[in-house]
Amino acid sequence: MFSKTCEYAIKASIYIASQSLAQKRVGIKDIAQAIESPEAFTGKIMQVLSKNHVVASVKGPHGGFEILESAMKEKKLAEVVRAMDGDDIFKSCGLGLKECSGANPCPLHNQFAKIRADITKLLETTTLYDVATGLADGLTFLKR
Amino acid sequence: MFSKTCEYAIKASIYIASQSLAQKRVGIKDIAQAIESPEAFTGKIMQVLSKNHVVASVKGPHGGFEILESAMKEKKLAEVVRAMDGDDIFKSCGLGLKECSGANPCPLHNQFAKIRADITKLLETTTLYDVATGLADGLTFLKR
DNA sequence: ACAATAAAAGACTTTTTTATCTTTTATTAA
DNA sequence: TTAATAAAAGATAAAAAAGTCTTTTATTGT
Ligand code: FES
Ligand code: FES
Repeated sequence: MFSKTCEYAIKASIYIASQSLAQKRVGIKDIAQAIESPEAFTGKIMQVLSKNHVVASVKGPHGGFEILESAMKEKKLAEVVRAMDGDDIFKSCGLGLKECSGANPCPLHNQFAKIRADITKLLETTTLYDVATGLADGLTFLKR
Repeated sequence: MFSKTCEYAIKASIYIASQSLAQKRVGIKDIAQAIESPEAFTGKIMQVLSKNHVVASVKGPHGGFEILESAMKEKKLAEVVRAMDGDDIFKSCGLGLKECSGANPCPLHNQFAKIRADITKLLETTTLYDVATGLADGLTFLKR
């Protein structure tokens, strides 16, 4: 479904958002521990998320990553996914045809287009705020 | 969604099924051409499909691959996917948690479980015969 | 100004996936 | 029984994804 990189990115974003709700800025070590990801690799991913303005980064002592509450209410999960994996998941053919189209449909096109639309809807409508609250409330988890 | 290997496997199986409907046994060269896959790699994939009894193989002159009509009416796409990618797509967490469970749900668990169930239903209910007919009738395609 | 902190950047390694090439085995038909 | 055909098997190779390590840059508090 998502690349490992993208999974880490989504989890990291949600974690940062939930900590930001409590006015806490978090560092890479903290993030890696919260989402069970390799620390150095997580750093690389944060660079991408930062460049794509999914998260804000602050260098130096007391630095780290954060997402303003106003921003996380706007950011859709789709933006995180696009930053890492591009928009393949939103538009490409389930059987790998060069392009997905009703004019040259693969044998799964009709059923698959429906599923892909559901995935798109989920990612395009869910904000980081939506998922961060569940985590902050202890209803959902990012590891195990 | 599926690995490249699995995409090729699904397309190859559908192609072989559609040719078998016309009593035609097909060779690797033919398959690779029909689904736009690398020939040698396709051979490797066919070995797996053959071992998993998705297709029947015949060596020597006039040999090749085929699927009996009775068999293709039983074979679900899920069996092809399992042979190549295992059952990850049917059971694993969308965010990569070690196991997907309602007891330790990731932030996307509820929505994702629904989508995964739709994918499972599609793959577990669609037979090779179902998709082979559309291809044989020129309604669906395996390349471009 | 300086030491400490933490992310950014760059170079590199490992692992997995995708793909190729060569040799062997089975089958067929002349 | 031999030549031709076609898949199976095995050994590599190339490319992409995942992960690590080192150096640099920015920021902060003393
Ligand atoms: S053509 Fe394959 S999903 Fe649309
Ligand atoms: S726990 Fe993530 S999908 Fe179920």
